[in-house]
Amino acid sequence: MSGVVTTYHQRIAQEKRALIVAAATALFLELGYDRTSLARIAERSGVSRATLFKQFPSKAALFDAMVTESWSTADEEDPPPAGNVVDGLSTIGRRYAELLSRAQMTDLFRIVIAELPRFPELANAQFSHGKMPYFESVRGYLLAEHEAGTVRVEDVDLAATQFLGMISNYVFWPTLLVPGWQVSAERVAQVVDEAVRTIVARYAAPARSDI
Amino acid sequence: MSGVVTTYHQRIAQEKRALIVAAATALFLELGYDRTSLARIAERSGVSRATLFKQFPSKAALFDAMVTESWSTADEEDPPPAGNVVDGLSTIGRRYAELLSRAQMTDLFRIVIAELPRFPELANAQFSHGKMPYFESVRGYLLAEHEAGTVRVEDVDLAATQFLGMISNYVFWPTLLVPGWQVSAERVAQVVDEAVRTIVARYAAPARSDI
DNA sequence: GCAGAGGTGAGTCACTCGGCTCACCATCGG
DNA sequence: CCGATGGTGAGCCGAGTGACTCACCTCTGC
Repeated sequence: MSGVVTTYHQRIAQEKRALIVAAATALFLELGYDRTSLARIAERSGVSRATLFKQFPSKAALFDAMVTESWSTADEEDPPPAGNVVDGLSTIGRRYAELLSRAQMTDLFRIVIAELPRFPELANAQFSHGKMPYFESVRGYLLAEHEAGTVRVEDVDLAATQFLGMISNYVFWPTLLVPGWQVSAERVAQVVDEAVRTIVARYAAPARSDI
Repeated sequence: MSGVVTTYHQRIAQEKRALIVAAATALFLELGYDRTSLARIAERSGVSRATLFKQFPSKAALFDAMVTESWSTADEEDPPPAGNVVDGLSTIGRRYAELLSRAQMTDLFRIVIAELPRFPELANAQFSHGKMPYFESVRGYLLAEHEAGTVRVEDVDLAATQFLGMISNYVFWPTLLVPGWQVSAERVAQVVDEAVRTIVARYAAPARSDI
């Protein structure tokens, strides 16, 4: 992946490959797997069909490359900042909401969900690049604070899922179901803040065994 | 829709129609829209292709009928029981989790999400038969209790979304992403109970404006 | 200046699809 | 008994599809 020997014929090949993947991404996300033909991909990328077959052995391989490289654009985040629980959760929550709000991510989720029966291994990628990093961040925060005695969280996994669920259920589902749906940045921030308040209120509150 | 004049030739037509829809449902949910051909539907339902075209003008019409009739099986619930907030929310939450856990519903959600760009009107059906009834139930409970002074919920819509999100994020996403995923009934009940506790802890707790 | 890597355009192949039509058959109701 | 309603089987059509091949062109790098 680094700046290897460059071999100036391979350079062109990589450029062509990038063009193919870009065109395939746009077409797959717009039309879905079946309705996207290799001919259209070749046409849109300005590459001959023969080149396409030399670069990718099959349509499935091209689809897989498209998903993989799309995910890689979502992994540019640096680790969450240290600080108190409220600030930490707010930061993670806002990033999570921002990820789920991107139109490109929504379309990617849609096609991955649609094609999961045919590409079951994509579920792992969906988890590892989507929910998992945020889940682990939330989990880490809650666990640390629990051990510090600030909060009392018996089921950390459940609490983290609750937190992310309160956000995704508001931000993600409408964008996934209604094409072109937009949630204002202010509303997103408000939703995240309320989610943080709810989690804190639950697990920082004195134990109420009578409920 | 009632037991009309029966016309004993139409009876056979309706039986054939039911066979067609049943076969189409199985094939659409298993293979998706594009990979399901009308020929296979006719074959599986034991009906000739000509009959299929007489009953349904197009593949899209058949798909629409399939989705509509699949949703109708989800609307057999009676109104939620009266009682205190905790019991009410628990009942609604359990029903919601049960709905989201059904394998058939998961497959239906999957294909609806996948085909939404082509059938945008399905989003309305998704809402009105899926989340909406439960959302309204939760909303009604919280609103009534708010007006009664038991709890203090400024944004009832948000609170209802939070509650359902805590459940669906645990129950629904894994079943949607991982084929064959199962969550035990005990765990589901536990998740619902914890969601109720969290909501109650947040909105029944004394106002903490300092957070 | 030439070998070879890589891209190109055109074309072939076997196949499937949704849509449609037609002549013919089975059964019920008057 | 006979007409009408509805189902049947077969076949055709135009359009795409993924996969694959081959002769040819265009550059780079030695």
